[in-house]
Amino acid sequence: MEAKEILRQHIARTASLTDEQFEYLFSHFKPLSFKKGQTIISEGDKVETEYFVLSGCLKAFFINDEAKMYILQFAMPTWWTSDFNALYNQTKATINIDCITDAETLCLTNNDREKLCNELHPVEHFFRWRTNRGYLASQKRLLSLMNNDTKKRYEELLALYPELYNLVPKHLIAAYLGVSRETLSRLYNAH
Amino acid sequence: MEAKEILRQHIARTASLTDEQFEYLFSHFKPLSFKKGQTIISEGDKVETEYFVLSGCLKAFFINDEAKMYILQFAMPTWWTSDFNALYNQTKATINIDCITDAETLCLTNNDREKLCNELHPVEHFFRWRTNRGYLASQKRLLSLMNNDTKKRYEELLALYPELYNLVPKHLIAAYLGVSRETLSRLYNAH
DNA sequence: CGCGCGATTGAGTAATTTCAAATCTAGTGG
DNA sequence: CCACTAGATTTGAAATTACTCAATCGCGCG
Repeated sequence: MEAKEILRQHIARTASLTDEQFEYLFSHFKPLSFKKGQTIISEGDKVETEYFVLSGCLKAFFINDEAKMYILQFAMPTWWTSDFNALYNQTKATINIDCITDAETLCLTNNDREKLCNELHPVEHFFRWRTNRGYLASQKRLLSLMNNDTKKRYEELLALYPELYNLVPKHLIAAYLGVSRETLSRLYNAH
Repeated sequence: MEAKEILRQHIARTASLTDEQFEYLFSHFKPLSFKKGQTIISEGDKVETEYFVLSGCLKAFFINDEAKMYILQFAMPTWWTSDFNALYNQTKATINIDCITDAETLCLTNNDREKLCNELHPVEHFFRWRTNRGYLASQKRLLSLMNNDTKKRYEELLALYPELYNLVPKHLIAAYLGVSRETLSRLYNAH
């Protein structure tokens, strides 16, 4: 399916735009393709844009002082990603985003999003719902991280994204769950 | 300060409403006061409303099978709280909300919020930003939970809400940080 | 074939939990 | 004013869990 059509259907789920409105909206998006392993945002960068994933898989991650990686999000098709904190607050990036596989995206600048939200009420409605979904998902993950043991979180993740299992290396799954790769390995090999 | 004025200033920080628009918006809010210890939402309840805190302190928490409590949010003045997952998805509450101190709130139903967002573009803008703030805070906490040790998270929490220190019992702080009260006690008594 | 990356396994260590008991504190009634 | 009580906090000790570090295994690719 064509990029434009994917975005159209994605937005249509929460907001009704006329053909003309959608064309106008779409004209602000810029297609960007990336190769496996390519970096999209690095810590310290100025962040101007957010990315809507059309195909492939990105990861948004944080590297701490001891060079340990924590994955905040696997960005799969129809998900949005960026360093939203840096984007909205106009500060330098504190997280990194790169490509687990080849990927196609549509990107939108912070200024254009705000402009479009201001000009078109249905667009603002869409972005409210998008953010809301992210918020609810984040709250759910927070609760899961505190309440569930690693095994349960592992099953939860695979239930949410079955395709991850043979798409990403296990040590990235561990970095998402917040445990060492050894612990994860022992978990699903014990029975 | 009067309830109406608190809400007005809170909203004015991100959206410009005319006096008339604000009066219309405000007419949908209902003042509700609670006593210390009173329950606002219980697991299993039907959730129809969200709450804007004017004074006092609420807690939103989850109780697991082993009767362990995890605190998702301390709701302080000018914060919003509810079981947002249940509210937006029209499902039964999975978390509880009650009062740590006497508290005054303004409450708004899910239907009214959606109606107001639909009728008034600036109101939708406001709620997009409110949700966005919540999302960014949630992401930050997630990262902190994975990356920082308990001591650092404790300091972070007190930096964010200095008033919590002598407002809420320590075991609630522990339930927010995701550690046992014993561990927290040992932490800040060691030197 | 051999390199390199990812995954697994083992052993010892560090941190946190649980359970139990002791201590402290604020508020209540006599 | 004092004794009493409930809730909150602290402390001790054993058990659990995950971590780190190191070594090994497995497999795809040049």
